[in-house]
Amino acid sequence: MLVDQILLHINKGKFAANQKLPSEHELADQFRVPRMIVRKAYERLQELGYIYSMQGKGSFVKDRKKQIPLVFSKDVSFSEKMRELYSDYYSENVGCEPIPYHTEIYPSLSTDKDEQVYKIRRLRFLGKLPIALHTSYISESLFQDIGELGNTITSMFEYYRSKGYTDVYSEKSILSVIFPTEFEREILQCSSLVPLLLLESRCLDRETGTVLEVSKIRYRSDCFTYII
Amino acid sequence: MLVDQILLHINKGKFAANQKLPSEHELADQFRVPRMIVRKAYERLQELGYIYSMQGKGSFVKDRKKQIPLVFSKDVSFSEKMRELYSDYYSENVGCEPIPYHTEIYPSLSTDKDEQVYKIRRLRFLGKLPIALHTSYISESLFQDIGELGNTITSMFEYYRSKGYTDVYSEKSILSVIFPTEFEREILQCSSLVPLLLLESRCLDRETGTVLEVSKIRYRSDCFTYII
DNA sequence: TTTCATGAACTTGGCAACAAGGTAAATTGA
DNA sequence: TCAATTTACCTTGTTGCCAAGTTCATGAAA
Repeated sequence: MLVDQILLHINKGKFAANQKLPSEHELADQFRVPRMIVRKAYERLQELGYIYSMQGKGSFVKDRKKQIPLVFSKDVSFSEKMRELYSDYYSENVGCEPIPYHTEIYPSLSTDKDEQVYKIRRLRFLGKLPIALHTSYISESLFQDIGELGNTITSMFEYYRSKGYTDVYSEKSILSVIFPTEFEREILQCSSLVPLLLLESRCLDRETGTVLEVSKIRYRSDCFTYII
Repeated sequence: MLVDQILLHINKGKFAANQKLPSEHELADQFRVPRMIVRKAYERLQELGYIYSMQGKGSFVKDRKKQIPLVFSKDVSFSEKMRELYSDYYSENVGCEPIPYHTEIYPSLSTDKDEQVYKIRRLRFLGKLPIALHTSYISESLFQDIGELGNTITSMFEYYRSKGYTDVYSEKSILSVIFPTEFEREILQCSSLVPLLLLESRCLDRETGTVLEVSKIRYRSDCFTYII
């Protein structure tokens, strides 16, 4: 497979960032294959985020951000942990809106069909790089002011503390791998073949056992390793 | 994006398994796009493992195995856990061979440069479906008979027990997402765009703290969710 | 000397025509 | 009537050509 071979070269560090790759014709002659094969390989590498091509100019290697270790933890807020470790970590609220009835989320929150559940999304950054999209589903019946305040929250952990829930924890998480939708590609600034780690869990108050939120976090898998 | 739209249809269950999809021409006319666009979309779906195409016949949807939950655990052997949960789980030894010096593995095992480290690979099955490739690196200095026995081991856990290490545990694991190499594609019977979960850790004897093995497990991400 | 226009030689991007494989109905021959 | 063969038409796969964008050298004009 041509893609594998080119990747090998790139990963070996044989190409510097933004260095021009051989033209499609050149590489085709070199490997004795039709240009279409090289073309497909280059297209694939583009979608994987390794190179970029410009009509008339050529194809160039992207500077590959190296994989930074992140720590998955159970008891501590993701934000708190990250702020400890990385000084340039910050969150940005990217919207709060009511959602229609959902057959899994509503029961998880012990919410009736006629009550309202809100979806609050925060984008997590490390420097200028968006690393994760955090979506929290919480019920209006438990948090009356969420409709108004939802747009301002960047840390649910702090919000819960302000409501008197001082000891919250996360349930067992379900991990799966998905590819980004168009919205996720745009907001996470990644190409279509960058897999996302989807971590689903619920957040509970330890004292009462109340389910505070259903949480879905989508992590970019290309610039991080995760310690579990 | 055309791929997203077609996937939406497939995931909605609008297409039965092995049902024929519209021909490239047909879909091109329908969406008012050149055939090449449809072609690319179909090719992508093939590589993602959703459909298959046959020259002269058409394109058909693959039957999508649903995602089965697996449990990541620290203290118990993966094999033991799986055998408890699934009756049709089994392992197959796919080779044992000495490796050349490696700058990360050797120090991890506290092994000198002139000693030999073996790579033992087992393939994990659920029914006929290969779900994971487990690679263990262990040092000959600690296990003298590994060169002869290596080809027969399907559970390292049992092997360690036979050597007197009854209480072994796994260190903190590092999780990352990779795409399969040609070898991995073949052995795991998956297409090139099926991401693999790579779980790296070390296995230690609790009593003495001896590092028994460096372990790398590659899980197919397309037919499983993982509980952590 | 400087500046701008021109065009040749490269690049990637896109498309149409062709090749090759499969199916089924129509045709042929016994 | 039945089986073998041909034919027409569908499918996906491949190839080669041309369009479009960029660069750079050349040379004429200011």
